[in-house]
Amino acid sequence: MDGTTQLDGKARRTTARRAQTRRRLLDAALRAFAEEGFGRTTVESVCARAGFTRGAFYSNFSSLDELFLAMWEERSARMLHDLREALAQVPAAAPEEALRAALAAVGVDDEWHRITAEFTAHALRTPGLRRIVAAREQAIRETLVPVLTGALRRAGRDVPDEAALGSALVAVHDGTSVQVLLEPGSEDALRHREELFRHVLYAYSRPTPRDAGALEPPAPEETPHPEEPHRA
Amino acid sequence: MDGTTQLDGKARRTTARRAQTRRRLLDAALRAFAEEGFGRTTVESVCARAGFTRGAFYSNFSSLDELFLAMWEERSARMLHDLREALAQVPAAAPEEALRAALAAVGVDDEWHRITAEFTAHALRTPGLRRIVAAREQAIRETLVPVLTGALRRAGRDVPDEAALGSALVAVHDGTSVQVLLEPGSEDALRHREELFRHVLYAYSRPTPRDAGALEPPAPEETPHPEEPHRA
DNA sequence: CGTATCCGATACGTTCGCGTATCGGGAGGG
DNA sequence: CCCTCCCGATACGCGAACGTATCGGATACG
Repeated sequence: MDGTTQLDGKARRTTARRAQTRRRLLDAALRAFAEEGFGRTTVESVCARAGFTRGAFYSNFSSLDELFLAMWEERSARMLHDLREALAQVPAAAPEEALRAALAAVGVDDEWHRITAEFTAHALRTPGLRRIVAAREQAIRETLVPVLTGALRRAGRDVPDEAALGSALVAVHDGTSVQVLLEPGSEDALRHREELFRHVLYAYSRPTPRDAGALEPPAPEETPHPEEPHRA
Repeated sequence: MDGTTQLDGKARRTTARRAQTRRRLLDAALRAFAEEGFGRTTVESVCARAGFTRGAFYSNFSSLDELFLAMWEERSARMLHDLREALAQVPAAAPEEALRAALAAVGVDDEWHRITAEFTAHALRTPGLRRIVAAREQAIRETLVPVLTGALRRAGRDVPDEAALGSALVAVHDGTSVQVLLEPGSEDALRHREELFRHVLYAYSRPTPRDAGALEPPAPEETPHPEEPHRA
């Protein structure tokens, strides 16, 4: 928000290295939590990674939880931002392409997955945190859905229940990420993930009904997918 | 496996209370890990819950990891067993019914979900554990799939890629469980979960092709679902 | 260039949990 | 009924991490 020296005339004085220190601590926290786990990470470990002693830490944060939350919100917001950007650059594409862009933006990041998985589990125990995580999930759904429904509509498909599609996509992302990471290098897991996404996309949409019966009225229902590239 | 006093004539002597002690420690471990998290659970906490001191613990296990793993494998095996039983009692049912039975057997258990989620994240850091978790997931898939494909076939639907269906179901279970737990009491989350399962079931199966064109050859493809009970 | 202030390093005492070594009560066998 | 051996409790020392209080070098400003 600030970053420079003075704010407007009555604020803090020196804020130059302080910002750098914060930054290094935030970055170190990501690595520490990813490598050591949410529950086993210590203040000392984070400081060591950042090249500080605990003095620096307690001067900037009051607890590990606070540092973690700051780091998580930052990374999470960055991810959401990247997602928006990636989707913005898919102007009039097929849904497949929009989906592929979204997946590329989100990715299946090992470190980040471990962190969020453990944090989510922790949040389930802590009402305040639970609400924060739930809100973030909702934001992700609300970013994703309009773009995909747009792409689907342009491809001639309606989405009757957008909320359902959103939940489904997030659930599928979470669930398949674990599988991909559990079997590193597995071609199958990745293919199954992609296949499931495609299925969901089509299962939660249907051919746009032409208002007063125009084109292709004889075809009664549903040609499942453009192609079915998986070998039987 | 034994539970009584002697094994065959050359084994340990007293094994009566020892077994009880083990049991109480295993049960206490479940509660402790669920409430305090995987990384923050201490030996003392488990012992206190079980009504012992650390002496009992170190007499039965050599590390907390060992106790955790024993507990996890037991509960996990029990879950798998319940699943098999529940599915065995769905003799010639519709796939919907088999699915419902499976979901009821597995359920969305808060405690258990937190434990497995954190443990899985931990296992991703530890090759040995990673393989154990992956194997367990595979066992679950292999239990689930044949029953469901059987039910689907009896309902006149083929499953072209059973492995894909298995992964999809497990992924959907994991992914939607988090959502259901993140929004406690949310009718929507539960409904979305069920809906997604149904979609997956049908997306990964197709009407059995009558060998030499028998019934309903005119219908070109796919009547999506029997009913679509969700309100728009 | 001086000086006031900031901020991270250092030093300190404390608490928590660990793992081991030893003890004593009670369960089983003769 | 004794007596042996098991097994969980107790006692002990240790190391890790914590949070605070204080110090000294760096930094911004006049």
